[in-house]
Amino acid sequence: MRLTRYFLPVLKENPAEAQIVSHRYMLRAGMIKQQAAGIYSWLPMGYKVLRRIEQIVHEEQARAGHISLLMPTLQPADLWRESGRYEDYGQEMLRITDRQKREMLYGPTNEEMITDIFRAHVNSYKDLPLTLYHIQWKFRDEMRPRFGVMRGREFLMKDGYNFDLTKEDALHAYNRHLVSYLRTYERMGLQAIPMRADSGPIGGDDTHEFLVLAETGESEVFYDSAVTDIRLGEREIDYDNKAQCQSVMEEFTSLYARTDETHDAALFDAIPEERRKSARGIEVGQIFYFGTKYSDPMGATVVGPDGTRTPVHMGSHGIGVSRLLGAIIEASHDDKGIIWPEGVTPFHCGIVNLKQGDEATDAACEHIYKALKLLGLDPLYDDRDERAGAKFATMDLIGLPWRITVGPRGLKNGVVELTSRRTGVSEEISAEDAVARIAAIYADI
RNA sequence: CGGAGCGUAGCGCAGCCUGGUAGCGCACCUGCUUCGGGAGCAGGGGGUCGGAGGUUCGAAUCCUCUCGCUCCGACCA
Repeated sequence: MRLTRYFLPVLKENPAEAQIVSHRYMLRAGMIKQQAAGIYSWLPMGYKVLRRIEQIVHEEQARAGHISLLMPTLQPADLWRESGRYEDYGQEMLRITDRQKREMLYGPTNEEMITDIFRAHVNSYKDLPLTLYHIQWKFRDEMRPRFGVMRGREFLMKDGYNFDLTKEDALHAYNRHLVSYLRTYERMGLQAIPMRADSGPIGGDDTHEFLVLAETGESEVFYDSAVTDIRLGEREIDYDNKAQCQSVMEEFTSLYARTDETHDAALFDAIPEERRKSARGIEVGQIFYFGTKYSDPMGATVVGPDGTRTPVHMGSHGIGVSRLLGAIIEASHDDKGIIWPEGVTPFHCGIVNLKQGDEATDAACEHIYKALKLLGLDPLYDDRDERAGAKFATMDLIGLPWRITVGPRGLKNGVVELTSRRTGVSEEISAEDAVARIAAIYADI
């Protein structure tokens, strides 16, 4: 993309309403525009990152064998009366009446609807196990939306639901989700620690929240510092292998790591003092096993091998997709702007033309731009007639992980500059080498 | 929902106390000079001061109501 033809309304000054760094940078980098309290438009670059995060979620769900579908944002109230949550959910649920005076609601989650779909079409244990998920906008009428997309009222969430014959199978689904979520977050350059949590209005017995450590996090967390040394990394996972998923789950959850809701001071104090940490965290996902809480009242049953009909065991699993943008920025920025991890960056690299209009630099930039495009990469070429300082400041703000700087001085010696946004380290290499390096960096991401 | 604030040009703000018909910086447009870390000079465009009502000869300014937004708290992916 050429910057002169793109829509990237960057702000030089900090908007007054933004209190935390991710909110400030998302506004300043022209990623979002607030339309009402807790409701945002996604401008092109913000939308690009949002879609990239969605794509990673989809890829990892597919890898775990989960099936994608799409349910509507608006739901009939009657479905929620069946589970009893229409009354329980309270003011946080946005209730709407249509022209026929039918009661509707903007879905805050989809347990009821997915259960309705399941019971309509699945009757036999032979169709299990089944995990269905979607990525859809949710609405929760928070009393106090804040921190930009971190606590919006409208937000994009991946929510998945597993249906299993037995508790044992459902717990495997739980473990499978835990492992697939770990991989999902790692691909986004995040360390999200599973922590034992409270179930809240979803209900259920087993639940873990995934927390990204950040000073601006809304949750207080307590953990054994050894958990931050564990990585899933590149290890091969067979998501159908119960024992393997179980062992990864145990590896990641046996050390102490809890939110303030479930914090146990006695257990915490048993950790060696130098490993005892308390910090703040951003919740970016949660997984639940809740048995037959919905299947029982809503009649989601299957006929088992013995011929009897039994309610299925369920769980639900969520990733805060839109919130992740905020979380990633909170975890990866400096005083000049965002630093995107390669996995989610809106453009693979930036090209800065230091002397727009100069025949040699223009030609060199065009050459690099086209070479990267031919390799299937997506560069952002700053072809504005701006001074170097302004171009650097924009690139730093929007946080592309790599920058190729092209100026007459370097070109005389046959080199351009390749700079890492994260380390600030620059190398002077030929244009061909710079293109090759960018291609190599993204080859396995 | 309790407490506290704020709505004046796209963004950041001053003016309000003490009424006299709107200003600064950035951004934007034109020209010239600049050009390796958010340039300089000159000129220019843009605002029914959130909305409604009231007081007054006269309201951004005072009064009443209302809408919106932000912050602290309780609640939450």
